[in-house]
Amino acid sequence: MTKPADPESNLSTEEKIKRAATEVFAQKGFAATRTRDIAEAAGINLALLNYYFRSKQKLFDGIMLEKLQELFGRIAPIFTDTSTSLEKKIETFADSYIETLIKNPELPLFVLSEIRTHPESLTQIIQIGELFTTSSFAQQLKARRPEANPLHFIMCLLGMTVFPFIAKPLLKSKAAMDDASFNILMTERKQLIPMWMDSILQNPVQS
Amino acid sequence: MTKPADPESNLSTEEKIKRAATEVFAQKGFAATRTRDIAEAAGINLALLNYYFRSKQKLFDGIMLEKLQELFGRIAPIFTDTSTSLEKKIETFADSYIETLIKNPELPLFVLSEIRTHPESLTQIIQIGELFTTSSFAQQLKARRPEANPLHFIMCLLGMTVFPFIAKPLLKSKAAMDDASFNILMTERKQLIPMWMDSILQNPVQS
DNA sequence: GAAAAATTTAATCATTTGTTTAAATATTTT
DNA sequence: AAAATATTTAAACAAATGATTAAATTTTTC
Repeated sequence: MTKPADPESNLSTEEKIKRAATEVFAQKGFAATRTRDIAEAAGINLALLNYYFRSKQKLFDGIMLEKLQELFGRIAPIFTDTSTSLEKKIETFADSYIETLIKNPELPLFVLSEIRTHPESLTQIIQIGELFTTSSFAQQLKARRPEANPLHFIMCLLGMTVFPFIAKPLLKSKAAMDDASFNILMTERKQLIPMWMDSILQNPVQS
Repeated sequence: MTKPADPESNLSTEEKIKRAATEVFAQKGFAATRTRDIAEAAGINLALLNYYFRSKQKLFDGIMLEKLQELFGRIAPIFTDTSTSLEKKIETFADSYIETLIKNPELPLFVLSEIRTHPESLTQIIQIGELFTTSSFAQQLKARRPEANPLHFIMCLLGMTVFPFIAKPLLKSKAAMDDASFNILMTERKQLIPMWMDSILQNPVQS
């Protein structure tokens, strides 16, 4: 006779709070989340939140830092690697990033929403702008297509990869799309996006 | 002797509140916006907000409806027009949509953020899923590339067009990008995106 | 120009919400 | 097992916040 085994109940109180907070923050955002929502979702007494994390803001800051790492930490090593080709970088990025986003589909919208509200404090932490202009990836793009700003192609790659996860709620209206078929589509894109990027990068402007 | 002429001061109180609210809501989101923020930004007494709009929620609902119209109302006529070619639709969309977004860069992130928090009520209003599966545009994509889900190409088009505006805050970190050069880049994309979409749609899978 | 209606203001209310407190309970140390 | 420490709980606090009220002022109507 195995127990129903709620996997959450074994966790430490601190971990229960953090996981519940991560979920509620991601769904509602910082401002719309009440500490009581978190306490209820975690199944703990309200005061324990402050006992373990001091304040709602400090709890959020820790979680946001982890999320920034999940969302941007993966890009930097790929884009700055000087030993890989342009094509290989695109391939690795699409594969690894879509895998991350399938496991964490609410990540981009959550992070970008909060950046909108705290532009200074958060954009300073991540310093992602550098990657877009001076990384090995940017240099390779510039070498391949000297006439265009490399940012154009980076935006194509990121847009094709990330945008579907941001727009996911739109697709789920009506019976248009369920989670399973969405994930199948996204998995297909792991191979499709590198091919599309090749097409975009190879075809010079025909004017 | 001409007056300093604050253009806002001539507006009706109702209009002043609505414009201030639109700005503050777009920047901070519904939950993080206090009615006092709006009153201050509008330069009016707090009670006037409720006098003209009954509640913060009703004020927000009206504004959100307008924003949904701005963001999605433009897509439908283009995608459903049976008299235009696939290429023409893409061209028209990129041109018209980028124009809209340059004038209203915070629109996509604002709308998508709020949809995340109210998935049911808002996705029902817009019914955008239909456009992606049954519109003339979707049919033309299916005819051109029968082996792939048309959604793939729609996500490419939307991703390449909309994503830069969602990721704009990331670019503005450090001195990487200012508003003027961002807008120049986006204007370039009006022509580039149709070319890129052609490349993507013409090149069949080479396996 | 007086009466009526609409608008604006200052003050206040009731609730929500993040946080704290002090007591109770559980765990660890000696 | 007693003492010390850590954790948990219920209750309460203080500030913030959406909304209302009643009086004052302005505008419109007759």
